[in-house]
Parts: sequence; structure tokens; C-alpha cells
Amino acid sequence: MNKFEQLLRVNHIKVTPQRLRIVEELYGHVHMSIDELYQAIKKKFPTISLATIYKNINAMIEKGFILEVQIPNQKSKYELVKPSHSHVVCQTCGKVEDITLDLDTIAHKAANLTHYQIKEEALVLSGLCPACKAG
Amino acid sequence: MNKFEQLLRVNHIKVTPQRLRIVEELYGHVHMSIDELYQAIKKKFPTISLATIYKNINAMIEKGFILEVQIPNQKSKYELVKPSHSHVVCQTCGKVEDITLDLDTIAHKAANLTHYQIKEEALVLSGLCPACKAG
DNA sequence: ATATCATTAGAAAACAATTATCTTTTAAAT
DNA sequence: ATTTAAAAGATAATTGTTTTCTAATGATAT
Repeated sequence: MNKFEQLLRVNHIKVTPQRLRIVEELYGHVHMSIDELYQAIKKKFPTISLATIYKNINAMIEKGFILEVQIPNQKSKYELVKPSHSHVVCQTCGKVEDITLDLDTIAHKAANLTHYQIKEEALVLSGLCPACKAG
Repeated sequence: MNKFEQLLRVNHIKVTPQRLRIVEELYGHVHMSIDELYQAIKKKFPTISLATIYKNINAMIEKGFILEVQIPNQKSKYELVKPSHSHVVCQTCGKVEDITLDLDTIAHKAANLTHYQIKEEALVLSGLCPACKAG
């Protein structure tokens, strides 16, 4: 049993070829929109329905092993859950990268100021990637 | 000329009653979704069209004096631009609050790590507000 | 391996959100 | 006051997402 199959089983979600392809794609591409997933999977799996992508992405989000990443001026992307991290986005080419930043201090400060109990942090930094910065 | 009219003029966007009401509402409520805006404005301005809200919000975003705030599990909210700040959201009641946090250190760290030129920071912290935390 | 049962996939329709189009109205500059 | 470009409002068109229904399939117990 490979790790993708395992990922589904561990999360108590039935293993289907379509679901395996979704997690394989996300593993390979890190961040993908619904439509990118659909296009990618259709290549090797022409019969898949867009509704299947939606239903499965939503199911996986509920199970808690994939995550939606909201990005300014782009459709949301989805990624496999991994240790907490932030995202850097190029405003020109749209590229999205993971970055590990320690937000604990900031989160604590926010908790003290607002008296909220903070559970999630979503930080998206937008700017120019090295390539687009160069010209 | 009041400050809302001034805000529109400064941004070279024609002053209309509908636009004045939009910025007045946003000034009063700080964060509003398209539909909240629509419902609020319809009360005193029953003839306004939803399309007018959309067109104007988009125009104002382009002019750069209102901003979209993307929030997990909620429709986007819009706010008047003011000094850079972050947002805290209650996962139970949905309330959104502004919070001033210094992200400069983090942004610089990100720039060093990724070699991106960082231009915008969007931090959304989710959790439980004092009331919902209490039960 | 086979039968059973609940879940899923796929296709289409329904629904929701957003944008575009067109005509009438209006702001603002002459 | 007149003119003109832009905006409002109504509707249609488009896009994105969810639901519904039936056939197919994965998991479990034989």
C-alpha cells in the first residue's frame, strides 16, 4: 500500500482511483486550483467529472488533510496539509511558494490584544518573484 | 464637501449618491460583504441594483481606496483602505476585527528567504472571540 | 472468490455568484 | 442651459459550485 492510499485510509475516506489521482497531483504540484486539478487529471483520466473534483476536495478538507489557500486575484488553490507555513505569491506571474515563518509571537500578541483564542493563521505575502522583478 | 465626497473626488471617480452610500456604509460597518452592502443600501435606496454594487466595488478597488479581505469559510468582505493591519475572525460567530500588528520583521525575513520583493501582506487569524470562547 | 451494502462516480440539472450588455439617466464641464 | 461621457438599473449571459439521480465500485463479511 503506497503512501497516498495510506493517506486516504488513515483519514477514513474510501480509496478510489479518482481520489488517488487527486492526492498524487497535489503531491506533485503542491498548489493547484480546482480547474488545474481537473485539467491535469482529465489527461490520464478523461472520464472524470468536475463535480467529482469538487466533491472530493470538499470531503478531504472536511477530513482535514487538504487545505484551501486563498490568494488575492487568483482562484483558491489546494494543498496537502503539512506543518504550518505561509505563502508567497508573485503578483505578475501568479506563482505560489511555501515559506516557513514563525508566527507564534505575532499570534500571541494578537491573542493578548483581542482576547481571541487563536487557532489558525493564514499569511499570504504578495510581491514580485526574482524572475518578474528582473524584468 | 464632506469627507466621503472628497474621498471619491480625490480618487478621480465620479460622485454619485450610490457611491456615497457605499463608502458611508463601509465607514460605518468597517467590513461588509457584497450582499451585506446590498441589503443595507437597499433599505434607504430601494432602487439600487446589485450590479451597481459590484461595478462600484470593483471600480473602487481599482482606484485603490477600498480593499478586499478574504476570509476562510466566509464571503469576502470589503473595507476602506487605512494603515496596514491584520484581521482576526471568529470561527463560531463570524465576527471580523481589525488588529494592528507589525509584520515588517516577518516580511523582511520572507524577502530574504525567497528573494521576492514583498509588496503586500495579508494576515488572517482565526479562532474564537471572547464571547464564543465563553460558551 | 462471491454476495451484500453503503459509498462514490459521472452526467445533468439546479443553484449561486459575478460580469456584460443595453437603454435611460445623471454628473459635471462648458 | 447644453453637451458629453460615465453611471445606474434591468436583464441576460457567463462562470463557478452544489445537488440530484442512477449506475458502478470499494469494502466487508461470508
